[in-house]
Amino acid sequence: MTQLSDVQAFIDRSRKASNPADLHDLMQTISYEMGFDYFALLHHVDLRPFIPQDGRVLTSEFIALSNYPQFWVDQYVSGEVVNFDPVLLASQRTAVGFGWAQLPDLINLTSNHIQIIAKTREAGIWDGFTVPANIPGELNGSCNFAVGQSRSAPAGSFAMAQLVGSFAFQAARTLVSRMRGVSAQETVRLTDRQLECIVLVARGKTDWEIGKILGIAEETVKRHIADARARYDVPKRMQVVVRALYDGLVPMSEMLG
Amino acid sequence: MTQLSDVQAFIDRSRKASNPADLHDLMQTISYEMGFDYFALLHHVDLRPFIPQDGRVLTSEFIALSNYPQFWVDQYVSGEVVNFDPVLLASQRTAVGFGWAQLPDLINLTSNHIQIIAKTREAGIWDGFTVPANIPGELNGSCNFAVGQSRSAPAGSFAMAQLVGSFAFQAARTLVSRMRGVSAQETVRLTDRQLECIVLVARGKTDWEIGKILGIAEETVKRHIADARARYDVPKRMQVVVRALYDGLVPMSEMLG
DNA sequence: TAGTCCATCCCCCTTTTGGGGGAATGCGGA
DNA sequence: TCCGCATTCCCCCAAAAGGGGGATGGACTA
Repeated sequence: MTQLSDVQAFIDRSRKASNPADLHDLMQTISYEMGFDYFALLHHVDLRPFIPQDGRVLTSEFIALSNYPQFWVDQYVSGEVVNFDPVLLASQRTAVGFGWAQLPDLINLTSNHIQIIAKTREAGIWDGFTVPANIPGELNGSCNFAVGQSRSAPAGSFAMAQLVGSFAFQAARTLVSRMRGVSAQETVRLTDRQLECIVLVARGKTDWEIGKILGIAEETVKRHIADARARYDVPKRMQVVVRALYDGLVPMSEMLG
Repeated sequence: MTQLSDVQAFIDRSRKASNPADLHDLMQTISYEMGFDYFALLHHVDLRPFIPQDGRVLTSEFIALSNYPQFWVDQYVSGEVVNFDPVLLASQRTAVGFGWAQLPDLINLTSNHIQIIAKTREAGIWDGFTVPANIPGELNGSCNFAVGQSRSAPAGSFAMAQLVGSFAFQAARTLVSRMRGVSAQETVRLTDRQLECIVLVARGKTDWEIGKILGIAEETVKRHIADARARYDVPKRMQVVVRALYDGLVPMSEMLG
């Protein structure tokens, strides 16, 4: 069993990776060390317009890295498997990594899913361990480790793979955001009253109802919402709600009321 | 430095935890072993209606466990700090754990945030490491480890804390779903066309514009949105957007278009 | 003290939504 | 084959939201 110090070394090196090729090499090396044959670190997006070469795609929006066999990558991408892959779907149902044998516990396997699993095995990818990387407001992603024909994924390495996968994805996110240049995030501020109104708007209340709830006139509610729209410089209250959610000005749980 | 095998032992024991008290004790023990004084494992929800006792709340919806000082828990809950805590907000911006010193890299600290940090320190909670637990369609959560007055969080334990936090949260989710009996995950499904319309609605388009974009009649757009409202059994399109976001049917990045 | 921001209220008018109804097509599963 | 479902289009009408305008009082600050 590998030690935590080895993982720490990986984490430190992954943080220093300055381009996809570095991260690709790091991932390949550590995958072997953990007893896996393949890895695939990707955002769950349709890659058809991008055609991965050497198993690497990096845009200012998302990343995809893998050392899967090229013919499988081609099939996977051209067949839009990413949209139906049961492994990726399951990765959106948990916050912690899972061995592929656990798939039936996480999702209902449809016949389509079973077909995809069969095709994956035909391609020589037999079993694996997947670490989800879900961040509210960002594309879902995952870091997948896999083994070849007729092998079982090395359960003893799952804890380490969990760590490696999480930090690898973080390193990938850093690369992506670097592509995008500096993160110029100037958060718009809303007043308390504006936020109260926006929350109630998100809950589907009308301005008249909001006025009753807050004990003010409907016109005042309209005014608060208009001011909030002005701050975000958007024409629709809908956009204010989405932006306020994204900016974390209001927790999603509030919106569901 | 602790070994991966120790973590594995924690993981195995956490999986067997059958009630909140067991998990609470496990967390307390492992926190000390990693060099932390406190832990707090919680879904990010307003706890006011629940009044944590002995640092534990477990409902069929969410969980909150901590060994923070009782007076701070009281303040935290009654003051709705959970909705504005910068640590919890930051945990929604990353998929990997972070030391609290990194907060400014993850979010823009507002004056309100700084006040909350000051109050937290007054309560004797000085520094920490937080592991996010974000799952599309579920309440956001996190597992927080903290140290007392004037101490720094033990950076050498961060990797281990990352692992422990992830699996601890997973164990908590298992407890919660056991409370609920069978996991009745009745996620509403929307058709492709409905989702396309909802995304454009979230971007502030009118039905007429959506019709032009999708190449269909405005009336058809209205129909799709009406059908989506019917599936969620809500009267306003606003609620459909929020629910679709919450359920992870659409990534927020799509909504910001 | 003057200026700025917040919160409150009121008017006008146009555009957009919500909530009914009905109806045709095509596709895949029972 | 028939049923269900997704998709498309059409009508009507009341309610709600968008986009202007202006006005008052209070609090905080330069």
